[in-house]
Amino acid sequence: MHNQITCVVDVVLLTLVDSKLSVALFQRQNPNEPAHGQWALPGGFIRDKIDESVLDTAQRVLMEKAGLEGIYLEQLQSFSGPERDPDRGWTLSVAHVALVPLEQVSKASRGEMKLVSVNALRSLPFDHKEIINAAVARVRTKSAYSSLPAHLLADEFTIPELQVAYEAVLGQAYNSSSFRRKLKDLDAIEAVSGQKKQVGLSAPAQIYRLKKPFRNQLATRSRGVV
Amino acid sequence: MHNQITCVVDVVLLTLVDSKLSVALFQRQNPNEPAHGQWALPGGFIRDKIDESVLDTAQRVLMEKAGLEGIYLEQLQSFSGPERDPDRGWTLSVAHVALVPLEQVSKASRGEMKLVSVNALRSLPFDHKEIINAAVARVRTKSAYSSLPAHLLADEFTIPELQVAYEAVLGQAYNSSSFRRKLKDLDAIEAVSGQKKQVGLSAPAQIYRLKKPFRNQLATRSRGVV
DNA sequence: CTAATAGTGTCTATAAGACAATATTCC
DNA sequence: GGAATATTGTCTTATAGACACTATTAG
Repeated sequence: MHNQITCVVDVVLLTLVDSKLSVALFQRQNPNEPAHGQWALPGGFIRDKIDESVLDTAQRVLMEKAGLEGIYLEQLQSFSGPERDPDRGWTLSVAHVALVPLEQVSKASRGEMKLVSVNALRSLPFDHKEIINAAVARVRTKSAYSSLPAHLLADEFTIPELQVAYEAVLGQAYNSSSFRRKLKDLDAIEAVSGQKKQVGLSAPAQIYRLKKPFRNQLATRSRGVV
Repeated sequence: MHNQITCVVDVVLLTLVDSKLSVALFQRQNPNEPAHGQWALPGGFIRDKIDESVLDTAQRVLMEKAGLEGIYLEQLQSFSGPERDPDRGWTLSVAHVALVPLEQVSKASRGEMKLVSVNALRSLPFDHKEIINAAVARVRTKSAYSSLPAHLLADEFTIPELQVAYEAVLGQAYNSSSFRRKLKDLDAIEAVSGQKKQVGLSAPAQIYRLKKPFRNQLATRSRGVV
């Protein structure tokens, strides 16, 4: 071939743990692979025989490593160069970012996974820390103008829960009155009629879900959701 | 190796022609390559011996095909799959987008290049039309909140010229008073003292340039520049 | 002077944020 | 009733857009 390039896909799988944006790290199992035993992003080779695209590869990785499917997933960015994986030479990783509600991770998770707050990351093998930082930056930017944080919650959620998700991603508190106004403008969620949910000692909150068009595609607003 | 994947980089080179956002297409020269003779995006194989990253490859492509260097360039997105290049099997193209002032293209351009308005694109080989659409969408989104369109102009420009660039990219007219106010907030340009420029029968306009930090990095505003 | 566009100032409409007021639940 | 939080409403401030006004040049 024209070049000797190792093509992989890495996935930054994000979820909320105690209202903190956290990333899933997996302990590398294969003794023949670099960084064996260390905690790193889940990833895998692009397999030209079975993958139709890098998105396919990312979906396969999510299924194989975390038992997850049908969750929010988008391509992030490629990371490349001769030095990023010292054992494999010139590598190209097409990084992806996925969002998942914690309940789904908990059900699927096997022993070798852990969730770490993105603000508490120690050093990681390869350039995985840089990849995570890029993923978090992307999610922050996109969340400010879209329905993205809803994908950190279960299919049905209340508005206060959604606001917590926005605040966790964006790292600051917002005005609840303004938040509701803008959510209404965004027109991305609908009430599940009659369904309410109560936590603790308070009035029960109306349950909402994403409107159908926005379950696979983000709703966006030019002026910011928060 | 683990897979048979052809890795290339394609570049969407954008400029303004008569205030219309236009893309540079090159006639494919090599008779042994697919789509020979057709107009397509400039691209090239990643060369693991000489490129330090895909950004390097993109810079090399810009230099080799268009004689350009030192212009605004960022990674866009990867396009991949077994079908996108029928002759080469599973290919992965890491698309990049570059902005350049028309004067620079004109100086560098060789015979086999043409500039086509992104609104007047005929069919193109491979998935190049899809790549261009993604590039234009990215540039639109980013322009609304940053100093990006300044990179479509020469180093020194007037505010009315800059407004034209924003309007060309975003496809709509804006209020000049509001535009100036927000430009001031963005705090990305500085007057070149004493320098004025006059076009036609009118008052001469003050000449500005990007402040140093924003020549290599975009200035951003959370609330939109236009 | 007029034509033409640069650049500024001001008024109005819209959007955001602060915060008070009300509603609903369990105890 | 009281605690706690959901939800709505209102007032104030900030921002955006419309538009008029002034400034500067060539002829």
